[in-house]
Amino acid sequence: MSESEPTTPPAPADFIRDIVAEDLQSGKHPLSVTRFPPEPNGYLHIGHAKSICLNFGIARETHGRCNLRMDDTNPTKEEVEYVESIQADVDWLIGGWADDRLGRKVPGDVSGSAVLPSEASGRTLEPFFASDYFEQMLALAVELIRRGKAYVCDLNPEEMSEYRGVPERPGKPSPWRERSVEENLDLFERMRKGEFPDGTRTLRSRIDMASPNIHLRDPALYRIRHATHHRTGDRWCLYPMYDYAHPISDYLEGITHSICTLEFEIHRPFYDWVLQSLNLPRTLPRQIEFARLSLGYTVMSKRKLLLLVEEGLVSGWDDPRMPTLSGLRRRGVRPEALRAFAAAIGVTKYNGLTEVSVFESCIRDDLNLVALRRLAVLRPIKVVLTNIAEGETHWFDAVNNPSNPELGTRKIAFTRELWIDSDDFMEVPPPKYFRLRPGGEVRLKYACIIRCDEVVKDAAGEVVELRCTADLETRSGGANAAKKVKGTIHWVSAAHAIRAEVRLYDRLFTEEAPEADGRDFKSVLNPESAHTITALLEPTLAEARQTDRFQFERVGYFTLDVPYSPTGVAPTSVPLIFNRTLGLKDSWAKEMAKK
RNA sequence: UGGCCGAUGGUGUAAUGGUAGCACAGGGGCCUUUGACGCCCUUAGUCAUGGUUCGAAUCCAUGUUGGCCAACCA
Repeated sequence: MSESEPTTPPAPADFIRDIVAEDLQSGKHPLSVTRFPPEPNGYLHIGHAKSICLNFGIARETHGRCNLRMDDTNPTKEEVEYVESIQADVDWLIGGWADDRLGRKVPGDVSGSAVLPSEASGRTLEPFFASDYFEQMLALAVELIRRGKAYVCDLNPEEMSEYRGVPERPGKPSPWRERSVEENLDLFERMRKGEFPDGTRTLRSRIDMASPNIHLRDPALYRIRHATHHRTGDRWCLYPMYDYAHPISDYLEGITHSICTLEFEIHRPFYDWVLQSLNLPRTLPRQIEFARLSLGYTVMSKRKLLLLVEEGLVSGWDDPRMPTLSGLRRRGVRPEALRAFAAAIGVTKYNGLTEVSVFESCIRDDLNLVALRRLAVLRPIKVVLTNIAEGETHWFDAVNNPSNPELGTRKIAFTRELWIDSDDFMEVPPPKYFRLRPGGEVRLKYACIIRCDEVVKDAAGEVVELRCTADLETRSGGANAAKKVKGTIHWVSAAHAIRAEVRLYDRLFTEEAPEADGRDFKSVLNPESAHTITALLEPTLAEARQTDRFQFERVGYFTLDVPYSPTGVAPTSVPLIFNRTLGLKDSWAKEMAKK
């Protein structure tokens, strides 16, 4: 028997997964059905990734289903651009992991029936839309009116707010609260037909104007909005509120566990009220709340991200500095890293601040295993090897990934003139500096040891060239290959190097909590968050593919820049621009910073 | 003179009345043709006070403290 099974990470455990497991075990539900219900009013971000990993993770672990649903009940805020980007981002995040548990539907079907990919049999599927249920929601609202649980209210928004009262004082009943069922039915029908202008009437639940929970003081069910909806066009002028639409949508889709963030905790009694008031035949879904993610050195609210985009503070939703999924993808973060991060931070009801270092550690762990090692010089200084003849070329083998030999090797050219990084030479170095110095020796990675004989400066005193000698006997397989020097640096052959634009990204904000104590988050934008340089790269990088991940040795992780494409079709060729995903850990720089 | 929900090392979490553990971060070391990776060691915690119990991070009470709630947003 084999003791060394491939290690699969243990399934995460948390209070929500416990509830689901219990409900499955008790037989309350034969199958778990969760859902991810974003409003299509912006791009998905890493906070959504936490929710996606939770909901699809549960579906995956319990062999259940997770529906993707656009929560599109407010026509004034929603756009198809967002619908499309959301689908693309979800596909990207769960692809190869939980995509077999993705519940979608046949276009045109408004029943709420889900189809898994394995059941599609050639049909194209689309996500669910809350707007598909408008007809059923309306019928149920009529039922609520018939039961005396809803009424048409003529109060305007200001009056309604006044009647609602404040948390510490009860509200007072609307003067329209006691209308007859017949009158309510008539008025509601006329609201639907468009007889009244926006803001003149609402359909309200009839619960308790004195409830200590303000969300139970007859909250609105429907409002009049003469607006064009991205999906239903001008068919409706009456739109359901989230609090009403959500429980119904969940019920129609057979959702068993409706997982949302903490701020909806106080809405839960109303969620239950809607469903219980309707005497529905099937087992009702249960709403469970967890703490949303807040991550250091970034902002998470769609409103703020939208502001950054609109004011041109970033290049777009997919700017590699953005915490959006499209931004992270363009930055070079892989879905694997996002999923590992979600597992690492867990799920609780505690509102904390997660340090970015946790996320960065997940990104590095993931990339370290897959990234192809390459040599790249970001800020070049010329090195001339005086004992190598012009035109003389040596080819050395370089491994693509030391932790995964299957990724093979490549040849790199070694010639008289090379580039090294300016960080790797100091004329007057501090103690413990292991790199090149006048008269000093250093190993060139994959090649041999060189000694710096002479420093050539220009008129301004800037170092322009290092004249060195190479000791070819110290190359791999050479007579003196075992010779040790303290430092090993990266380099490229000047005759072979290619030039490319390299974009160095850093955190978007200078403060860990940009929105702390009411300050304007835009005032703490990091002016150093993006730098563009021209780097000299080993020529194999010319063939970089979009899916490749690279580690420029001793520098960091990089990937080809591929902007988000609204068509969903990846461009076949992209210009040679590399984005820095993340730098390597640098304990030398840290040591220097301490001083 | 409101309601709801929280509180475990610096941070995020685990322990479901029975040894306070893990990860990240920090510190020290080993290894190294990446000052990376890896490996070893290490610092550091149950909000407070009472109570129940043989035994409490866990149950109860009180207090402290933080978050959320007064859109015809989601």
